[in-house]
Amino acid sequence: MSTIKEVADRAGVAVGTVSHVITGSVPVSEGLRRKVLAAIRELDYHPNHVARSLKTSKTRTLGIIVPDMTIPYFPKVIRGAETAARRRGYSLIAVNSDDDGERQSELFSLLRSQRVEGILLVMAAAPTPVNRLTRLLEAGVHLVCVDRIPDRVPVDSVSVEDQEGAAMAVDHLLARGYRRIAAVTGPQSLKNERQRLLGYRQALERAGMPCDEDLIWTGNLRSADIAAMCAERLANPAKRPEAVFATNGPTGLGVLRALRVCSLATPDDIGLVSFDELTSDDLFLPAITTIVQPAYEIGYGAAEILLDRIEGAEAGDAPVTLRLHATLKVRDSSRQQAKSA
Amino acid sequence: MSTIKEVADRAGVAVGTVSHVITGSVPVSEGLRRKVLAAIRELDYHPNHVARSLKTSKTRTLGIIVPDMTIPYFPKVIRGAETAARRRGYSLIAVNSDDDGERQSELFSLLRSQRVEGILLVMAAAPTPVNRLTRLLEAGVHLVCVDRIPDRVPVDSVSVEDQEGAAMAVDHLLARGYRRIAAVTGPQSLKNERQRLLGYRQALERAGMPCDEDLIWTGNLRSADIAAMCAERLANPAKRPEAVFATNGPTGLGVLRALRVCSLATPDDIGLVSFDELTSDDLFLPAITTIVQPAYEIGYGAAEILLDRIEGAEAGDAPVTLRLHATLKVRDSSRQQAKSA
DNA sequence: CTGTTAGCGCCTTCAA
DNA sequence: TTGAAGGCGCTAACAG
Repeated sequence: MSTIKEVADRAGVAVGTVSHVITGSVPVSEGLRRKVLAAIRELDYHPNHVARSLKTSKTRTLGIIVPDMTIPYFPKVIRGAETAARRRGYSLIAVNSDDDGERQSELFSLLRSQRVEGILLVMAAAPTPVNRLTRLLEAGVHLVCVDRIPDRVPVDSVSVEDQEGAAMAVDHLLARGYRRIAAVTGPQSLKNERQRLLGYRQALERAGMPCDEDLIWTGNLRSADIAAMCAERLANPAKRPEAVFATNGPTGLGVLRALRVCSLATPDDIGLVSFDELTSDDLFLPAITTIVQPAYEIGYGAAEILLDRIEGAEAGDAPVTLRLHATLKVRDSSRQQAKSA
Repeated sequence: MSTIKEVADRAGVAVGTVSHVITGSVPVSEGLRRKVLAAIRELDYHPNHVARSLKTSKTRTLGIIVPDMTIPYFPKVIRGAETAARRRGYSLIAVNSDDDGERQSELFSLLRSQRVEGILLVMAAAPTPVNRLTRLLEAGVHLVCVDRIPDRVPVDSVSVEDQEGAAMAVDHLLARGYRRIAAVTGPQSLKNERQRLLGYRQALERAGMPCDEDLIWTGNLRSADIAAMCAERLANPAKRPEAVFATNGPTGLGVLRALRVCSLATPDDIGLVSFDELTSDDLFLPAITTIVQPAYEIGYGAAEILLDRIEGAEAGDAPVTLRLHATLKVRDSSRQQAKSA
């Protein structure tokens, strides 16, 4: 891999000159410019980003930590962030924490060693000690939390309006005449899960319905476990709810599987709405009503905020908080036959 | 962010000593060792990977270019590669080409500038000029092609047994009594698509069936376009095939949507098998019979081969070719009612 | 074992 | 407008 010096020699100029044409920071006469460009092409020269980073102490690289990019929501977020980063000349390194706190710490270390200039974080479900985050912030790491936002930590954050979205889902089910609505939710250590559950309660309350605590089923975000839990609870027709609201994608998938296991069909046997789309464009049959998150925009917005911080470098500002609206996509699974009132 | 020198000062030793305890390359007395470790902790020191890379000219970083990590197959590949890389102390940078040749070239430049030590490539569907690849190889870039393998370029590659998998799908449909079987395929510029189509032909031939060229529908990998094309061709009941074989995931999704549009149900109205799983665990109802690729293993294997190359550094070897078997997962969409013979 | 030092490739003053 | 030179933080000899 050729160096700037080789390019300079070949073009018959000094390395400084080559650097000038590459960065464009200093004007260079057209003649030399062309010679340099020619030399670059002939040598297939690729500026050494490593050396440049060391010199400038700017890597122009961002990191993003997600629980598992195998879950459809996250690649969309990542692509949004990637696009925003690229538009401003940054690259993005995406890594997976597997919802493991330990692993997440390692990733922080890794990214800091790589000298990424900022980190987008979707926290691991395993409770992240607050002080780990504050310590990072104090160390001057630029950080934007995405989707899962910590409590009591003054940090920039981007997510969907969780409570509003959840309430929208439940309002919809109620409007369709479903009464006993179960909420299948994730770990309550996650703020967004709490918010979504809050939305559920709010909707019930607004409708003047009591909230049956036995219909709040807390899961662990793993589809297989959710499925097992729900299959058990849905088995008994007497206690079975009329509809289910799943507060996130993996959970929705788990519920769906449980319905299959119990041979329950939506919307006739039971209604179903899930937060988060279950597959790209819903092709399930019956199609599942979902709360659709603007995942790409969330990633894009988070990266923008992060880059503004990095380039603005005002450390002291109040945290920026971006909340995007989710939309209700009504499909088959909540189309209850009009019951005779 | 503190430097090695600050650590050395705080520990009261020379920078060399600190370096020795970090890399473990040279023994250090227990006493100093502890002092150094303490200083590292107190300063929250993170070795500057950038400086190290410059010095050693080893970044311990791999790159992977995929068309679009929003397609479920790719995140699995990436995670496999990421895991293999991590086990050997490497990081992975994943980027998206959007099947755009231009963009792919930029990404090569970017990754080379970042001095990744090797690249895993899922080629863009837009035909990649062969000489671009050979030029890379000649420049000494370590490269392993994944999933989509170029013709006539002696490069390491990992993929599934495309032809075999496709034949398996069609054999299965034939065994189930389906006769007129359409193949919906991707761009024939892609070798894997050609191979899969070959498998289709092979299965028909083995069964002594003629291959009706009008039943080979070539698409562009975009679900929406595939759906439109298929909806049109499936509209006429007279010419409608008895079953459809989709040669890849996005195409399978497109076919599925077309079936919905035409109100055709599997398996009664029409049979369906798709190469590649359509969603994590198939939850469609009726569930879709698929050829399941070992995506994670493909990524893992590819990274291993790449790392062997990098660390072995034997440039001259013959290309390594790893082909993994796909498996047929029989579900509902191909369960034709036994027809009266 | 420990300390010292020369670059890795590049960018950025600074002088010419 | 061009060229020369210092140094970013680290590792790998080498010398002590």
